[in-house]
Amino acid sequence: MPAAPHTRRADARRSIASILDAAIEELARDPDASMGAVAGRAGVARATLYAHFPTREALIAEVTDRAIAEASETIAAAAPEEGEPREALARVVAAAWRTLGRYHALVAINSRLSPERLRALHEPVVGRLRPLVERGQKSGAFNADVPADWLLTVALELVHAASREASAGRLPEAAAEPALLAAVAGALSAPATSAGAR
Amino acid sequence: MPAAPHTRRADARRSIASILDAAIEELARDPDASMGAVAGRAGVARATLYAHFPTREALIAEVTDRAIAEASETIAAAAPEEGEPREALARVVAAAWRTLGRYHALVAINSRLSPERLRALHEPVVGRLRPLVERGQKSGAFNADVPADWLLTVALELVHAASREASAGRLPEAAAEPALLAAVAGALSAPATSAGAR
DNA sequence: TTGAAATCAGACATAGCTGTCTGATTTACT
DNA sequence: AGTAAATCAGACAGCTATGTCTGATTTCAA
Repeated sequence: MPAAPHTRRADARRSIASILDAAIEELARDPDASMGAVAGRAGVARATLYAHFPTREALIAEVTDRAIAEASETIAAAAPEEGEPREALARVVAAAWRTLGRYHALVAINSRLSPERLRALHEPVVGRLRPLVERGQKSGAFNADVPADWLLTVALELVHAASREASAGRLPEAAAEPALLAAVAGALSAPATSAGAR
Repeated sequence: MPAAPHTRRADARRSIASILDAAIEELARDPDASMGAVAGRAGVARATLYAHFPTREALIAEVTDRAIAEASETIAAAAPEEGEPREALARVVAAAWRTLGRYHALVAINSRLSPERLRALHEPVVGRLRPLVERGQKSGAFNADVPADWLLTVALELVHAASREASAGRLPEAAAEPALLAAVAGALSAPATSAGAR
């Protein structure tokens, strides 16, 4: 055991960065893309890829972890704990949705994972939003008749959907954000209809 | 050309039915399940599977087509053109959701397809709902500030999300339907906030 | 400048899946 | 009861991807 120097040389760090970028792009095109394809796009030999990521699973795990971490930081930076719930939600979703766009391919990849692992993966993101949702449910701003986790899932899923639609060109970039915000706000809001009907 | 007798023997029809059922179950467990795995679960030799479905793609296409057709029929049977838009939407989504329950597996499989192909696949379903959505937008019941297709995407995505949550055990079956209906109703509804703010 | 780290190109074994084909056997229809 | 359809078990070739290893070569860092 050489006690782990933990200091990579400059070219190694460059390779790793290229590989991670390439993995995101290539896996976005085809969730089943091979290691060779990723290496090719990264402009790196396949052997080099294996030198840094011992297995395909390890590579995907690393990519996923980075995406989740980035999303989590973006959300935290939007201060979900401040202000009126509806307004805070709009702020947070608006901040997160563009950042998440690059990574929506990972959703397809991770759909192969066990539900438990998937849940654990999303926890850093969901965890930051749960207090906001629960706060909104207590204040009457959000629907308190359903589990908080369901509302979180809905918000997450709508962000993914907007990202897909926008990147597919079916929803103009300019129109996407307001459309998303309206959908999220409505989907989470307390059911006004039942109050009026009764 | 033997002019296609089109009359399978009883055991053949039985095999086909077993295979389709097994495909749904097995692909639910692992979207990349092999033909051998499907045949095994169906209690059928792999050769028999290939006798009926010449290729893996053909099998998946057949399974998917049946699910879509069933959902489409269910929706049509719920008469989306009748009644007040909000109420019609609730009726239709509730009907579609129950049918989709059996096929939550396919949601995971098809999440890997290209957005274009996915859209084309869903067209039979979306086509039946579009008139309802547009009707609701004109009557002021639904959000007219966004494209009708966006609202359709939102509705579809929420049904899929509910299906995933339910099959993952995070959303109890009994709670799923009301939660889904509330989310869809809210997401499509005209933004009450903006009307009051303006 | 010099040695260690990192890269490359490519060979290699392993494994799995697909799709085809066989020949023997069972099952359904008339 | 007899014929054709359908089944089975299993072998087969072809392909592709993974992960390992080599030995030569380049690149960084002190």
